[in-house]
Amino acid sequence: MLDKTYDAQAVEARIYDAWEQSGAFECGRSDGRPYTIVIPPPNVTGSLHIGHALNNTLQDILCRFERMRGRDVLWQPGMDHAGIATQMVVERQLAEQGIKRRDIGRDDFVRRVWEWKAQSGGRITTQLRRLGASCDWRRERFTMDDGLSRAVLKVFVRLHKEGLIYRDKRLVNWDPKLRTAISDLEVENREVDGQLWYFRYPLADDPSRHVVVATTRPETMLGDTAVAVHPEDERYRDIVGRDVLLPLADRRIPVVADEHSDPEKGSGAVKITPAHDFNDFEVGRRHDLPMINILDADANLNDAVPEPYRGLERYEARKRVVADMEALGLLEKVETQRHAVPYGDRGGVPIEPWLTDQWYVDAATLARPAIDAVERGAISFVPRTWEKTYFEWMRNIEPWCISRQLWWGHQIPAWYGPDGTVFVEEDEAQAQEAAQAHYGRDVELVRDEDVLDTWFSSALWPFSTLGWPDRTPELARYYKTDVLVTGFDIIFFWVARMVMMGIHLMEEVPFHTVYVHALVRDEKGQKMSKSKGNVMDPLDLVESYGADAVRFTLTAMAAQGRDIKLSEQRIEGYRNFGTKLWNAARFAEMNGCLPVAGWQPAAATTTLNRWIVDRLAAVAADVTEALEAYRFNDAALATYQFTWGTFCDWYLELAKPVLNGEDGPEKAETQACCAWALGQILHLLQPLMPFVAEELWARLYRPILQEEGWLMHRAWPDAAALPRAPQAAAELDWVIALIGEVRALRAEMNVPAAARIDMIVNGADAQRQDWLTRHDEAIRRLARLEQVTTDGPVPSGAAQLVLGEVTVVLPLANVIDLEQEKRRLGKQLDKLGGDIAKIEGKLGNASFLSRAPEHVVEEQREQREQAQATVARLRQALARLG
RNA sequence: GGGCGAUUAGCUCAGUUGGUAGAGCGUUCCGUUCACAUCGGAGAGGUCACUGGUUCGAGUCCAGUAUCGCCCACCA
Repeated sequence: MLDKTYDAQAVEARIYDAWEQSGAFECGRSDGRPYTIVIPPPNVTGSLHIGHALNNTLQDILCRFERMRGRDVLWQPGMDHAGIATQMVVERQLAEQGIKRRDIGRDDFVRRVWEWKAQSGGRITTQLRRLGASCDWRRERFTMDDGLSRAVLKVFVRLHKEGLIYRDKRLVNWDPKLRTAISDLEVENREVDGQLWYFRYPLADDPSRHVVVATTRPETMLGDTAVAVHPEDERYRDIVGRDVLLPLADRRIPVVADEHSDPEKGSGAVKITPAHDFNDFEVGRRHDLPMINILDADANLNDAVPEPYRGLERYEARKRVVADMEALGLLEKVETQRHAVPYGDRGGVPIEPWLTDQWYVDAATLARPAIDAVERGAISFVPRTWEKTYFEWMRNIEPWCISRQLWWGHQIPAWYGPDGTVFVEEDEAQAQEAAQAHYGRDVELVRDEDVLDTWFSSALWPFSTLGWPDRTPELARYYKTDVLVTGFDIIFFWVARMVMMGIHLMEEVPFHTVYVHALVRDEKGQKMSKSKGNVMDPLDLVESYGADAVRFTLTAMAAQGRDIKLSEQRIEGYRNFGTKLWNAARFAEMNGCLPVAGWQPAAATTTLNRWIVDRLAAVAADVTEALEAYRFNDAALATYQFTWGTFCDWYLELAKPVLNGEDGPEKAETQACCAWALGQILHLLQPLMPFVAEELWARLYRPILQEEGWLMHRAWPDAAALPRAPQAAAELDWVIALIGEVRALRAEMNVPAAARIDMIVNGADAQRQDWLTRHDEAIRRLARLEQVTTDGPVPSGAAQLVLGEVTVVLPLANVIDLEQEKRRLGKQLDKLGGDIAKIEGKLGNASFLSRAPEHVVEEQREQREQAQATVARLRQALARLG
């Protein structure tokens, strides 16, 4: 016998272990078409946050759904080595012991990162298990493991030989805290209150005149190599081509005319620092200006600046420059201004545009077929609106800077000869060979120190995890994958790059569908992130309410294209739903509603049983359709409402008289049907609330059916194969409406809940009389009635209600307030009168009649008739009150 | 500055092809009926942000306005 309440904590861990140990999640069944999802690999440093919980719940739902539909499901798990994040974690740990990365050297450091990974990395995979994720853990991969590293090298070498990877010296986003380049995507612009300084630059040949330039970054003036004005700016026309004397540095720099200069901004003249500003870099190229790099890797001023400034930290230098300019009388004014400052998203300090040699991917070339794939529908986004975002970014894509000055990551397979010639090969031996061929002798080669952007290896994830570059059977079977489930925040970082790499290297898109789910935000609508410290811990919620409840909540809230704000109350509600289901099962168990092997729903004969089969067919169809369309919230809502609102509230209640009654064929059928229906509910719920569904199946079904195996491997309900029963549905709808009306009337009349009263039903036709007889006991029980009769006289002081063609009379002689009852009926008449007037307005409208579709017009006519009939009966009822 | 999205019940949110608004929670009233008080029954509560348009008919389509949010660009 089941306990009174369901103990999720006790059950969930046990079931998960049993699933995993029995190989329940493993791919490879040969009798089904493959269905593949690759997990967005969480960072090895990561722990499960609410966004992961949502992301993986949705993937798990799809996998479990398709598994039950007979597909050979591979949910490919794994983790990302998360270059910067992981290096930071280990560096921080070392710092606690007073050790600096550079003190111990690269090899030792990398060894310690691996040690860290072995000890404390990958906690998230345990947490995903706690959530119920049905990944094939045998196949877990790590972006730094041997196979994937080999794939990375292979791709790098190939793209290099194809000219799609190249080395270039240009401005990059430099994170001076982490001392590495980062990509455009890793830069986060923050609005800050800053100041705008107006400096006077004297003309070289006429120091009495000066040009005023405005800047938010005074320290960079030491690297200025020009002043630009707009070619059509009259104010400055006469000084174009002349020189100004750059103060503090005492250098002559030219005034150039360039469209970049905006006469509306600042003074209209702008200082040009080609080595430290992306726009100025372009201006510098156009005018062939020198580029003076004034910063070192820590963003301190270097030896290119005059002596007093050398070695100063960049913000110290700013103060000094401003003070010195002011002392020289060259500071015209200072304004405060709010402006954006680019920060590194990991390091958290302002980045510097810095001139360095880096490796780049020619993203524009790779993007073309990737754009095409979405345009021609080989890949579609759900919801579709994200395709715009994708196109927008892809069509304006910039070269992707992939080198990072870190130690943790895939070291770039490039070796330099003595004269700087670069040899890109998969290993040193091949590089040597290439060098030999080039130089005609053995030379000393030095390997590039840099590692690759983490996202470079993630871009290969859909095929590298399947064994590429080897032609493995798994690669042949499971690529391309089916659906990629992700948040929109990594469409650029990851999705776009997987598409580019997949098409280029596999000659096939990596997936046909990208499902973009909402982002879970905090109460302020901010994106949750570790750096902001506003993360929620879903594991606490799992501890309190169970994984099923957390999963179901996220699913119910996963409407397309919306942000999710999670509320704990909601989770509590769905925890209660689990309890409700549990108790319904307990009721079934107590009433002998045990599964009957081979029982077919077509065998149902009573209206009640035929009705629940009919309803089940409808909900199974709804849930299936919703999941096929990725409308997860609809799937959750439909199962919830059916289970609670239809099965528990009505089917079980209406079945009680039968189940409490004499043994016989009707009872036996109802017991079997009830068990069957509950079993179907468990099937429908399995993807959403897998633990409680599996537990109930194991406790109540498996032993009796004597079938081995898990619920999660059973066949998904086939809605189309279930018999429908519209007549039974009409009958039960009426009975339910009748009970509802009586209950409402009782409440309104303040009839004590325990009081059993009589009911007279007038005007019922033979069919309805039949229905009343058939469900007599249930109606009396649920509406708390003593006796139900038909076609009786209306006693004085009776409450009356009209339900379609029948008038229901509740004799309440001593309870009822005659005037109140008159008012009540009058109010109903008023409302109906209003409805009728509205309908007649429509039906009296010639263009409505001629233009609205026939069925809409007909519907209106029927509604009018019904309302009019009800009005007539209400009037009679009113008349009877005297 | 460019783009996207949101605005529906006290709160959090659904509402797929246009046909007189729904859920959960909260709230009010009633309830110790033998599955469940993590429950049962009943109710109150919305001029669907605003303005205009298309249409027989608009929460739903179009345009504009307001407010909020996000993404991209912008260190004069």
